[in-house]
Amino acid sequence: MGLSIGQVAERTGLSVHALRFYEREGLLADPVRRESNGRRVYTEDDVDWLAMCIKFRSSGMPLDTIRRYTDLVRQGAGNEADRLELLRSHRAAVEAQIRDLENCLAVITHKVTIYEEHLADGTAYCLWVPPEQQTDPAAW
Amino acid sequence: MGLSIGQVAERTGLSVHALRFYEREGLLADPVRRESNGRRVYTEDDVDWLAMCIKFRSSGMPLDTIRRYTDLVRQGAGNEADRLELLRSHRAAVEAQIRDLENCLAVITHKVTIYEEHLADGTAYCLWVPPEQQTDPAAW
DNA sequence: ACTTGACCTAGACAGCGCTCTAGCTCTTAG
DNA sequence: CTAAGAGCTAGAGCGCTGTCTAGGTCAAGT
Repeated sequence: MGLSIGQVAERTGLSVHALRFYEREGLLADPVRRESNGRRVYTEDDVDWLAMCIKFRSSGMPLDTIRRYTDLVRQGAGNEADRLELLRSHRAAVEAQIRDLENCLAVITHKVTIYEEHLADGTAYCLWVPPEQQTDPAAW
Repeated sequence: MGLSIGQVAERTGLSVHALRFYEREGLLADPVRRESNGRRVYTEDDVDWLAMCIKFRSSGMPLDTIRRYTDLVRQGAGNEADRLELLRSHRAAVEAQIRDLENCLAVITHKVTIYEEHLADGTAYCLWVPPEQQTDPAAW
């Protein structure tokens, strides 16, 4: 039933180093149980929790904030409003990030289009001919 | 017509430190011109170029890749296909990033919804009562 | 003359998030 | 009996992206 750190690494995609690091950093709801010999034994819940941490991380939540969330959960019932606030503000941050990326994407796509046209109609190699065009931002 | 580093910092939102750093790192198409006293004089084109760099950066392109792109542009006409490839692969990376974020967003929104319901119907403070629920991932 | 403020260079330092090393213990297989 | 392989701790190191400091120049205002 219990999982070794290696198995958890395999399932989560985190390295064993990262798993120990996350634990030291207080990102796990409770310090992982140990066998008599001191080895870590993870539960499925631990893996689920880690999966959530990974979602948080990969959406840009700093470890510090994950730790704050973890602390709230560890403290138990009574602070659900705080957790909600943290989640909501992260959601807003993610939404902002997506908007920002979409904006960047539009710019990049525009540039891709310009280059595709240049290359398709063979004008690419003429760009340098009229010196003025060398500094035309569209040709960057 | 020329802009001081301070003015460029103000327009771009980059710090003067970052501007000098970017220049040292070779992110500017040409090393910025200087006044006789050694002070940098930026053109509007420099600002446009920086704006593009900022788009690249904020969509996750590493400085290293921006430098490679800059090098291509600096080399002049003839390598448009390389530039296009770089742009396309970055576009793909940005699209992947957006998909990933949207996935995370769904998870976070789901958690927000759960907490909102808990708080709305007053079950929040009862979560700890039956011990089994203490480890229910939905209550995290 | 003096102060202020913007600028300069070179290079040290910082924060984040891991990653790796050294030196050890245990367990298991051959 | 031994060697391999997984795990352990403490702590050093790293890659990236800036940020800041020290020590200096220069121009303008008072």
